[in-house]
Amino acid sequence: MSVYTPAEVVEETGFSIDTLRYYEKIGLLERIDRNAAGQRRFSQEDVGWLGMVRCLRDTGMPIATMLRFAELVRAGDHTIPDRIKLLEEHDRQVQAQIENLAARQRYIHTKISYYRRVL
Amino acid sequence: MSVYTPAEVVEETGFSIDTLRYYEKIGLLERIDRNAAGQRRFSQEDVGWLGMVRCLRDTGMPIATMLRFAELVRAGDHTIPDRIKLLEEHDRQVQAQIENLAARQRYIHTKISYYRRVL
DNA sequence: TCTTGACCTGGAGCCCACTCCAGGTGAAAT
DNA sequence: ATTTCACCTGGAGTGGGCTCCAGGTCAAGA
Repeated sequence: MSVYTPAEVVEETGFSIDTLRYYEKIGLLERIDRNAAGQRRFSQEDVGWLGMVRCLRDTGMPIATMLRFAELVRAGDHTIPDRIKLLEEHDRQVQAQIENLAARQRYIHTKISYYRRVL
Repeated sequence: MSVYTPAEVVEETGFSIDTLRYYEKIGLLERIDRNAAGQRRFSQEDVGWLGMVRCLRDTGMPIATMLRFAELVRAGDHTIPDRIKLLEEHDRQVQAQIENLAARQRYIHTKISYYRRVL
C-alpha cells in the first residue's frame, strides 16, 4: 500500500498543493487520509483518480461536471452505465474541440501564407 | 462600402454586443465609426478583423497577445514579418493543443472500454 | 405622434478556477 | 537543542474575460 506525501503528489500529478486542497474542499477529492499530525497521506487510488481529473480538466471539462462524475464513481458500480454516458458525451465534445481547432488552424495557415506572399 | 449595425455584427460574428464594446474599450478593436446619433457603424474591415479575433480567441490566444497582434497590424506593413512570427508561434501552440487533446481522448477511450468490459 | 426598441456610457458585478496569506503545528536534519 | 521546513486551516484575494445595470438618447414603424 504505497502512500504519498503532498509533495510527492504535486510531483506526480502536476497539481499544486493549493489546488489539491481546493479539490478536496469542494469534494472533487474524497477526504484524504491524515497522519497523526494531521498531514495528508494520499493513497495509490487517490493518485489514480487525480490522473483522471487531470485528463478531464485538460480536455476542458468544467469542475461542476467532474463533480458529477466523482459522485457517480463514489455511488458504486451500478452507476457505470451513467459514467459511460458522461464520458461519451465528453468525448464528443473533445472531438468537436479537435475539429474546431483544426479548422481554425487552417485559417491561420492561410493567413500566414497570405503574409508571406505580400512580403 | 458596406456598413454594419451592432446587431448585424453580433449576427455575423457571434460576439455579443457587450463583448464588442469591451473589445473596443480595451483597444482590440480600433475606435469604431459612429453615426450622427453616436451609434456604432462597423465597416467591412472591422468585421474582417473580428473574424481574425474569433479565430485567435477560439484557439486560446490570450487577449494580451491579441492586443500585441492588433498593434502590429495597426503599425503598418513593415510589421508583417513580426506578425508571421507571432502567428507561427501561435500555430505551434494550436498544434500542441490538438496533440494533447488527441492523447487525452485516447485515455478517455481506454476508460470507456474498461467500463464496458466490467459491465 | 407615440411607442417600442436599438443603441449609448461609465462603472459595477460575476464566474471560474485557482492562489495567496496569516498564524500556527509537527517533523527531520544538524 | 534548534533551526528549518513541510504542512495545516479558514478565509480573502486574484486574473481573465466578459456581462449586467442604470439612466439616458435617438430612430423607425403603426
